Amino acid sequence: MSKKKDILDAALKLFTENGARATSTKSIASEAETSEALIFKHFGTKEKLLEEIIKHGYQEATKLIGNYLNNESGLEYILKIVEVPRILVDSHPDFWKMQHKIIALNLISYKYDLFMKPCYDKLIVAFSKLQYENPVLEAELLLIYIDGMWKYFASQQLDSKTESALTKLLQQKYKSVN
Amino acid sequence: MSKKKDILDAALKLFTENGARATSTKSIASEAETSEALIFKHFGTKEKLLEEIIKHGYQEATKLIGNYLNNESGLEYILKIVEVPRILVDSHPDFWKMQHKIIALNLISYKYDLFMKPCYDKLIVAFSKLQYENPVLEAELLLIYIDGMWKYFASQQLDSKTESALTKLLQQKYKSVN
DNA sequence: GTCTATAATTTGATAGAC
DNA sequence: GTCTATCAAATTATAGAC
Repeated sequence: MSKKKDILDAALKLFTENGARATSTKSIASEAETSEALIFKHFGTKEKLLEEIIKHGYQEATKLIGNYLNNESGLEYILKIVEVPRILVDSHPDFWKMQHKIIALNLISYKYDLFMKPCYDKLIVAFSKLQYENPVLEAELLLIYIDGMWKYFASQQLDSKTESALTKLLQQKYKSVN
Repeated sequence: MSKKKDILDAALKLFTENGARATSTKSIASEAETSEALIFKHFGTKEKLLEEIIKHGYQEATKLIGNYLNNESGLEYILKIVEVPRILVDSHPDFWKMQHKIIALNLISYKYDLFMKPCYDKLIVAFSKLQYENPVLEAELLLIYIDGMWKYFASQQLDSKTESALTKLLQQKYKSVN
């Protein structure tokens, strides 16, 4: 059971550094100090190993964000969702760095969209409540921003103060209008 | 000379579909209806083939955007830069779709940053001129947005009306403040 | 659960002819 | 400029022993 964890850790590290496609099972075995065969005994294929890492990452993220966003609505919901990029990336930097590197390649069916869908729906309600002229478009725009934000945080490894300042600046833009 | 162009077109198409790493020179040769050897005679390595496609893409983009943004400043500059994602993606959709897929992997030294650097500097001046409280942070935030926007346009292939509406909505947010 | 050895394919790249 | 033939290395994956 310890070796299985070693493999998962090694794979995440190497996938993050070079992307999944460019990472060989041989290099994973070497990093995990185990044999290549064990990777396949435990996970079947390299693809399924990646899948397990991603599945686990989104499970953690769902727990974290579900608790955080529950029971908010209106402006409070909008302000809180702007903090999501910072919360996600800070809670599991390696995973989100890896996601940033490979998400566009669609290696695994796009879990991110599924993860964000409930936010989209709740944002539309929130913007409606606040009497924005075009709530659907506002929700779409804010999600584009959220997307850009976590990718920026994941890839740039900013210090905590800059992350915080950017988050607050965006929140400000939704506080002052309407 | 015709075959060289065929190879470039085939490579762009396949890199866009599956990413550069997952595209074999064999498949490129097949798509271009030529021999694998010719790819290496013309470009040396697969890496250099990709490099040439990217170099060319950014040359085109620089021409396009340079002309478009020249001689603007202040609010006008900000409003115009918000339109950049739409202009870029519409002018060369395949290239930007490919960039979206592979940019995070850093296969080629990150040309995008270089391409955007002058915009960052001019945005800081623009926000200063408009008396924004924190021009540097505003510029950073807007560039994060621009980044998210072209990636969204490139990957989603929205209809022109939605692209336009999202662009206008963001412009509105900079028109009304201050 | 873990390892060694090895199979089967694929890959990027080259040699040499036309 | 273009092709056929070929190579050496790498890659995913399996068999079988402990």
